[in-house]
Amino acid sequence: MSAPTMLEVAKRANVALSTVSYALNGTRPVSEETRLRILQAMAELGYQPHALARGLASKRSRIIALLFPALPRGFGATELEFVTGAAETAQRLGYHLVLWPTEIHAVSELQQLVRQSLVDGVLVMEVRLRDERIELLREIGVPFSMIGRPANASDLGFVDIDFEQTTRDAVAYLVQLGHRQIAFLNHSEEAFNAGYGPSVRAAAGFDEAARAAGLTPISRFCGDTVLAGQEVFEELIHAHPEVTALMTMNERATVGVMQAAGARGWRIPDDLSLVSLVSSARVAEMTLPPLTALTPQSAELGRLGVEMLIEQLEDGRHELVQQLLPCHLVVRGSTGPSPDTARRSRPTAGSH
Amino acid sequence: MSAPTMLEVAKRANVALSTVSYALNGTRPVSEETRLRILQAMAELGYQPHALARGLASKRSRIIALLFPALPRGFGATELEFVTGAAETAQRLGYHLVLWPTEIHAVSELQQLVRQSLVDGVLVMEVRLRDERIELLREIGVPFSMIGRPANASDLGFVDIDFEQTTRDAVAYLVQLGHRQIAFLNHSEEAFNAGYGPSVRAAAGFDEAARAAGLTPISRFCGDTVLAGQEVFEELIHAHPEVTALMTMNERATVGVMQAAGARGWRIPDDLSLVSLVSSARVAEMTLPPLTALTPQSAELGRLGVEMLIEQLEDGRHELVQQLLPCHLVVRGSTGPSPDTARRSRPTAGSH
DNA sequence: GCGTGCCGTCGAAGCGCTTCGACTATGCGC
DNA sequence: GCGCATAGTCGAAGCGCTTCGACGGCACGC
Repeated sequence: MSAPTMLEVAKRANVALSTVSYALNGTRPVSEETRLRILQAMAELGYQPHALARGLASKRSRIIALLFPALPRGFGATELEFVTGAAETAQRLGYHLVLWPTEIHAVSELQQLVRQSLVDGVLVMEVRLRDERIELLREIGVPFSMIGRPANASDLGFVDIDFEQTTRDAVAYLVQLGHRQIAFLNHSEEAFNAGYGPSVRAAAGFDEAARAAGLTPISRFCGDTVLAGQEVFEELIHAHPEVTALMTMNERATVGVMQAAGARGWRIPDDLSLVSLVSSARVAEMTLPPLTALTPQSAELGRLGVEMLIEQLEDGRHELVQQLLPCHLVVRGSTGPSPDTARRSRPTAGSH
Repeated sequence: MSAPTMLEVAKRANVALSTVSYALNGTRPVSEETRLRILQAMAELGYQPHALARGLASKRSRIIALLFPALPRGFGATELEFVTGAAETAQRLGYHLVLWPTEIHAVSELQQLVRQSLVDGVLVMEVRLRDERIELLREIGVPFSMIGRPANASDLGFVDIDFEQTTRDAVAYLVQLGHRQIAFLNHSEEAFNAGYGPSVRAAAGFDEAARAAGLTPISRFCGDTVLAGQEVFEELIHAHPEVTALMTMNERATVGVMQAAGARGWRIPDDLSLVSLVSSARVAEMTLPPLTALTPQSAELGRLGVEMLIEQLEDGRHELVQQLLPCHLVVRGSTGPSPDTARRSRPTAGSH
């Protein structure tokens, strides 16, 4: 009643055990005739190769690990889609994907996991600009690829969201709507200082894009809470009342901004345009008005990360792939033409 | 330079290979003295047991699979938390968790995966009332546990959200606020007819709870889109203008309801109270006003599911665990005392 | 006509571990 | 003082597969 082994298949097909293996893997030539006989025997027995035995003998487990830090700033729909994209791709390519949730600094734990030689390679997500995990992985010499990238990734393979391009796109879109005073609400200062890639790169991208458009970049850090969004918005508008458009990276803070704007009697998008950067459709559609957003191709990132890793595993020596994926602009209700800011102080003088 | 094996540890500690194994697993008694010697040798060599070899020899891989259908009605924060909860628990108990994304009907694929004897057990999520996967798993005889449960789960172990209790809690809360006309917005009719557990059980729970409170249950199916939410709300209010409170199971539809109510000039919670069932804090805080919600203990469900499965694996024969977890009521801004519905038609006669 | 090479196949040696049977040394009861 | 259980250890036999070396046969060249 227990699972059939390769030996049973071999007997049934009247060949040697090794011939079955060759037929299965194509490692050595097998005549068409015996190959068919073997295949039939397999089908009749419902044979499936034993993954562990195969892995032990071949020193290739066909298992890869997805390494993700325990709730960095709260996992969202973006990350989830990414995980499922990775899992589906792994499965499609005949691999298994195991989940390794680890604290970003618990490097010794990671080391233990790797040394169990359960996995052929590791896919790291939420990579920091300085990331101990990356350093450890290269030291150990285990193949890996990344979603995101550390500061010095010149000799590493990765895929990442193109934050520079994303901010550039957002600025261009707003400029095209006539906005000249555009502000950027980044993640928290702590995240930025900790070298959180999206925060650092988007900030750089925004400054550059704004300057290139002849605008003065205005930006603020902001914690990922509704309250922080309200407070920072108030401070920002006090300091820069001329601002007509806001780009945010931080979904809860975005809600805070909308509330604070509403409390002032400002309407969105009539009095203020809002673009949510790197945020999933799922979230962008929850607000009123729904948010114009730049949505990352999360599943695609997961897919590419896995493909890159597996390619590296199969080809032995890998060519370096470094790929940046832009976000897609989806226009919803939170953006509109630049308002006449002078009129904004009279809340009820609207255009209804 | 390659990983040290048990044989090297044995040599260094001057014992037989098997003694090292006994010391490591506690399978047979080993004197304290040699045990320490072996432990030291392991530490010096940085030894980690080879997971595949161990699995092959012991016929226990210490790997479990998480089986989830490819985006049933769109994965959300709830499901993600669940996955991470499961992964963390598995790791804590010394297991690996592999992700098996499968179409719900690709049962043969599932069979292939199981037959590879890579995993000791399977954790199934998003279980339908009639679920082929469950039938297949019991047929194959692989140990498994479930999040959610099929119609006939009398002899199976599971954990699930207590939808009956959740609806009961929501009704009780609204009744306590003085509401007497409470409506329930379910998932779509298709989901209900397909035997989607949450939909079916919540519907039953709502009817029962409403009747028990002496109310007439009013309910509607509603697709998971903003538009559907608007339309169904309009129809509902037309048919039952006396309704003062609405319980929803469907986050996008909830947004639609809020918009439609706003368009009528109704304010939330002054003119209408809204309770979002089984929805995560992450989402409930995105709207304006934020939603009073019954939030599932997702991470807890994941944890319990894994623990249940592993217990079953280690104890050999398992005692049946069937556990229902209630949702937590979190009161936010979308609920308030029952309004005087007669006044509701005069939109601007508010109480500001 | 005999080497040369390749195709197709076989048997056997592991991969790194668990586990079984066997063996010695010790402690205990009576 | 003898039998008998038990602690502590060893060696060897696998777990189900991959892979290596070997070997028979057949086609080819010259």
